[in-house]
Amino acid sequence: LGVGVLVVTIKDVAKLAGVAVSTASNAINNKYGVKSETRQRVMEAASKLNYTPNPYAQSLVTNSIRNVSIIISGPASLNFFANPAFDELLKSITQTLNTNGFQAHLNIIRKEDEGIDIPRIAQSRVSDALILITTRTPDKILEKILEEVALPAIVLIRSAPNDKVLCVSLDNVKCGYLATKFLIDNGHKHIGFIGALPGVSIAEQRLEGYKMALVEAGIEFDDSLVVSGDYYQESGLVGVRQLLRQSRQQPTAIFTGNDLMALGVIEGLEQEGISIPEDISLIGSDNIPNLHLLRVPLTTIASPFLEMGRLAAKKIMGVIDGDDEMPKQIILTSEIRVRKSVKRLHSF
Amino acid sequence: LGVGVLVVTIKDVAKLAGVAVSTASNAINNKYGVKSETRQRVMEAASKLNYTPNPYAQSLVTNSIRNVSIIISGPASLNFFANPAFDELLKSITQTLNTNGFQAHLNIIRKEDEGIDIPRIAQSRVSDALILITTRTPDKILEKILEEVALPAIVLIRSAPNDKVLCVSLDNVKCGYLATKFLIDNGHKHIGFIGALPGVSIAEQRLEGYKMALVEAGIEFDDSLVVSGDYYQESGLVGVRQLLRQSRQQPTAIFTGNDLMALGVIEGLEQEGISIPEDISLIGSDNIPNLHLLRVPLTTIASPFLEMGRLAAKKIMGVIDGDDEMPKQIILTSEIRVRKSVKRLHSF
DNA sequence: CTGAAAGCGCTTACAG
DNA sequence: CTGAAAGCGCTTACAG
Repeated sequence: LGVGVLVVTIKDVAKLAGVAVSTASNAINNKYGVKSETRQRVMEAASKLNYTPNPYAQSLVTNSIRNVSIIISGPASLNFFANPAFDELLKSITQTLNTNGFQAHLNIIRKEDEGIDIPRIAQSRVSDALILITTRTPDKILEKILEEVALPAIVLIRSAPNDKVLCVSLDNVKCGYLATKFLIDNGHKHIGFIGALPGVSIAEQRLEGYKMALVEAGIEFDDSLVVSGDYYQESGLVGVRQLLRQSRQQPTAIFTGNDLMALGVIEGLEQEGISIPEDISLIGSDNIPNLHLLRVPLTTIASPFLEMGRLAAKKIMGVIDGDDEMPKQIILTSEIRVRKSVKRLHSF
Repeated sequence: LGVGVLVVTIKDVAKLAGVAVSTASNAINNKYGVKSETRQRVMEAASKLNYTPNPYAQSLVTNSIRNVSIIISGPASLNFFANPAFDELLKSITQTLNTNGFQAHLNIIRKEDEGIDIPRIAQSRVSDALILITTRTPDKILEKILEEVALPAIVLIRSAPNDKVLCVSLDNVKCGYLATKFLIDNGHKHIGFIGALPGVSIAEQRLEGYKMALVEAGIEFDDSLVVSGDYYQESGLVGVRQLLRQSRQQPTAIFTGNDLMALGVIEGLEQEGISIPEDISLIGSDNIPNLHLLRVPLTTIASPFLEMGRLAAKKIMGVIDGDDEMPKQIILTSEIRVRKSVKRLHSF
């Protein structure tokens, strides 16, 4: 496009500076062996003509485009597709990349299309690397998909399916442990868990942390207190009803695998006429924005998503530029953020 | 990158199919004048080799890359940079683009850098068009910036600074009118407005709607009830304090220019020990997600951001492909969403 | 209907 | 230190 707009090329710069195209290129790219006087003449010409190199022409010869594809996978319906934690990630990845002269391609795909779309995006060579936000995809499936991609890939908020894949994640076991321990420390013994999702690392790890805290406190694990959840808001609403129905003994507290599901639980319990935290306590994980303004200010496990995005961008830029010195797999730590959704039980 | 990975080019396809490169190209691109038997042979070779054309090589000759730069401008600090309404926009733009074979570049820039960054991005020729989410930039400034860009540009949730610029926006005057009218209909006469921002179309239009409703109801405009706000959450918190301090007569209701500032107001009034809606009613605009779960379920003006993103993407794809038939400026309508933050006054 | 050639805007050896 | 040439992967006239 840009009909009728003359585009300034390196030829124009070379002509104005009175040098060959190759010399202009060497000058602009700060290569060795250009007389400083010549370089200056070229730079002046370039700035006079307002020259910007065509990155795609460059990519053709350098075989690198300094572009990263961020791929977020979610459900088919856009309405259910809003984890504010991902937004923080997206912001900090993009800003870090842009600040360092990299571009970010954003791809929003449907979970069911991952097997087709991720290899396709990788193969299309629009970018030098992939950043994947595919938290809800089982390890096995993700591993298989990534076997087909020849580009460096980094996964976020989840463990890498194997040690070839880079990751920046959280200590998700600790997230589950901290949340559950906080409930136990407040006197709770019957604790529901919403968010079981077999094969999905974030879910398995958070559940593992839940069990770990139980064991440590000598509380017997009761599988009737565990229900599945897909980490979208709706499944919190559905899950809490199921939990109330299926549990052999009604829970006094619930830990949801993430805050989004906790929002669903708040809605669900309200519909059932059950008060938080008077009747049932609730704790989430992620610390998405504005939890303090909810009807029930939600106690949660806070994780550093902005930092995660920054590190992921740094890591991938290092890999692309070949000067990466960061560890392959980076794990960030989380901490509890106490608000008002957990009641202290005095019955012990 | 992709060290050591052999990349399949059109040459390989041509060789395997036993035709010339130009014929392979014509076959793949479905050009006229290729025998169907030849075409089939080429297609088979391409799929056998898993061939994907290099879009950047294509762009060099077609002078189009089927890529759109989405530019979001915000404050320097990422922490204050989270309007959920923008997220909906981003999701629907990107998904619509991707579904139609277009790529989306995401650029997150600082408001202060708009004058440098927007022309730079446009000039870098990484994309065929620009989608701008720069709601807080004054018309005059945006107009000046866009004079320097040779690419088609579309602005969202704001009026176009002149008729060369495309836009998909809301009837922001109506947003202000509907919100204020709803308060008036509920018996309020002293209504505060938070979010005055001279020169910024969204703010001016919403304020205009506010005044229009006042005039219609025969209520005199009181400038001590209007305070500025930059449409970020923090300015709601600061603004409501200022409103309480400066107003000649304490308002019984407040209309904030957007929901984000309303969140700040909820926080601010709570700190002052003032209850919503018992002491002061509150109404926002945008209908960001989960307002029904707030301490005070917020009544607001709902606007179709998903639809806006979809239309913006459609429009810009049409412009790029040269088959655009949509109007230059598209205005979507909003409607009230009643929750519980407005009290009916019976004193009239 | 098919193929050889030119060219998009760059960079990278290489000759001088 | 500088310039002419080749080539990255593609498409587009154009000749046959």
